[in-house]
Amino acid sequence: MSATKLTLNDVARGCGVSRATVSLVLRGSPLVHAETRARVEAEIRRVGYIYNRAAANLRSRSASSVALVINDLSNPFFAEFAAGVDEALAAVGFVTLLGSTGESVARQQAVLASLVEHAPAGIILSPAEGSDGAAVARVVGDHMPVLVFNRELGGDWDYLVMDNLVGARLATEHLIALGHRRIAFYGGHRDSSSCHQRRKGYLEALANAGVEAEPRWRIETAPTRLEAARQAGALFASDPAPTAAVCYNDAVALGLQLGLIARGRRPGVDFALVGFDDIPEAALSVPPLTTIATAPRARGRQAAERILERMRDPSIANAQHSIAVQLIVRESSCPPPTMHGIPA
Amino acid sequence: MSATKLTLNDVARGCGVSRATVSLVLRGSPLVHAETRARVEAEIRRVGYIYNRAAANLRSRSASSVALVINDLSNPFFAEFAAGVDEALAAVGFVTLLGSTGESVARQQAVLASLVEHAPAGIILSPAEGSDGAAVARVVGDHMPVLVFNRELGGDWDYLVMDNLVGARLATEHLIALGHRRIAFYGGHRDSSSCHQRRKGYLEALANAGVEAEPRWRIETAPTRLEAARQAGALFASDPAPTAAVCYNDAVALGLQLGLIARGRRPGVDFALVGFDDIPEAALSVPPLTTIATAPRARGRQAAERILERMRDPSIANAQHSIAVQLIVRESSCPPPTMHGIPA
DNA sequence: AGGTGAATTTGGAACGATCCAAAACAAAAA
DNA sequence: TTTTTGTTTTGGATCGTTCCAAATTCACCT
Repeated sequence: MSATKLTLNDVARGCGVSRATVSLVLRGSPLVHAETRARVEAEIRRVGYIYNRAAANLRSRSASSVALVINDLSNPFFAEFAAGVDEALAAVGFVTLLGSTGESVARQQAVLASLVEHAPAGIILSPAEGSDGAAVARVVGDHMPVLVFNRELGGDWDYLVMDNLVGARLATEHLIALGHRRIAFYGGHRDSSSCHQRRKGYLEALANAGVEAEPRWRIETAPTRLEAARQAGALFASDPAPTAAVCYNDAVALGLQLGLIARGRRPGVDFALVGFDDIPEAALSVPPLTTIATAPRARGRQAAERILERMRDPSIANAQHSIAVQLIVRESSCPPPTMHGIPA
Repeated sequence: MSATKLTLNDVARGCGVSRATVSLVLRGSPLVHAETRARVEAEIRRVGYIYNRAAANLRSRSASSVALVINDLSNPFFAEFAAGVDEALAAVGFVTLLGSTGESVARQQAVLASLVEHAPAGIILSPAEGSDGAAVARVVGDHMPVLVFNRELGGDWDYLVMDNLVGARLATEHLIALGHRRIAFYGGHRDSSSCHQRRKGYLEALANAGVEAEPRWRIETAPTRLEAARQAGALFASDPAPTAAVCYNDAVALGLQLGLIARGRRPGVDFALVGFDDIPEAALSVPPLTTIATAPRARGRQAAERILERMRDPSIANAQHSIAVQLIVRESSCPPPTMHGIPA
């Protein structure tokens, strides 16, 4: 491993031009003579010179990175989102500064403080559960645009959030259209804002259809497959039991499928369910899961585009961008058992 | 959004000390008087000064970031790995520069070239399939330590790779111990190095046990759930058919489970299978999957530790670090059907 | 040959921090 | 009081680049 790094000066000396000329060549300026350019470029390749973008950014007061702070990278939804962000940023020559917080608010503060010191051009933040908007504002200052993804954060921010309410309403309306009347809302924590919104959409659809909402059919679980599988019995604790469930997300829905099977019920035959997110496994489960698609990779690209736009024009006002959602009908959403044999 | 950024000079002027003193305070030097330190720290908080680490790194010729290049972030195995890397780096104040290549060699070159310009202290690379070691060496130069994860890359590198051979041997020996004699190797591409090594371990275990290896039972598929499900029939094309399969990885094993079910066979009852990786779903499938665990998050931390170690002492020679693997026995690996009813 | 305008190249200052040798100050010793 | 010693503070140079105004070279016309 060689210790000394080559600089512009070394290249300049090596081919008998000035530092400034080499700099112009590197930036593709039309000012330099074609022949000089060729000579310089040859020398750059010959000595294996590596551009120091940090020094350039310091002088030109520009930035070439964007910070991306993710609450849970091990969740495929956010991993896909991150891949989308990086894809779109790389395409325009920006580098992604990654920070993952593992849903810890304390680590989120530390991660943001550390990233901000690298002077990124902007920040894309998918907040940890329970984040304090004021604390975030304090640590990031007001020098760069921030885009908040997926969760509400107290205060005035630029948002990119899913249309949770409409998504859950679509899911519920789909089950109602199939003939279900006893529909549960399964999984998620009541205090999470996305869960709150989804429940609201669910209740709205029920109310619109004049279907009664039974509080006992709103069942809380941790938003994980394992917990969802364990709690499945709670659906059948009361009589009459629901015939269908709108699930907080796909992880919960897949867990519930397992829980149903373990209790001798066949999802997609005896019991209908709908997920949320359309994670890759949703299409592959048995039965394939009806769900609400949000295309996380495309959302990542969208987030990157938005932050780039705000970098170009910092005067753009904060706004609330809703992510359109789409119902994907697969086999997990069957008609209610009572309808079997009844001609359509 | 305020335009002007505060510098050391502003802070210094604001509390009547010199630039150098503020710098010492920021770095926690014991040289400054406690009272001065307090005054400076108060001023820093008061004006909301943000440290410019790029400028500091330029002068002190140090780096505070590590580049992480991932071939496929949407694969939970690599996402977990990335989370582990970031976790360990953040713990010592380093920032992760993320680059994802989507298994494209061309994008990998571009991503590496871009990241290298940000002068990271080191690079952790999980190469795209078909990467050319010489091309990678050309673009990263020889100024910083590089750690190659998971795949062989032509040339002399510092490696952190799974013990694929031993893992597959353990899996195969487990099936042999259960009484299986007709054992397939299912999934993966022959030309991928990890698949090659796993096949080798499988063959080794068979040879050691004096069990014949049947070439027709080595079945290639794309390493995805969907493809693995589609090709399941190939296992039963010849007579006698195998009673068990060592699968290339968990995705393939889970796909094969679905394929078996679709053909009326019950995985874990009529047919035994073993996966590789221990992805989160492995424990939750029906039946739960016997597999080889590699703990990707811990491997991420390990990779970060290794690169930090080489940053501290650049004279450390390249080495090949094998990741220990562990057999996790669950219900997908049953005894062969012919053994049913035979007392143990 | 001399003059003109355009094309090309250049040296020094600057970006925001650190390094370092030297200065300023304080306390103790002569 | 002066010297000595130790503690704090400081100004200028510097890291590798870009900016800018000025210098140089070139091509073309009188």
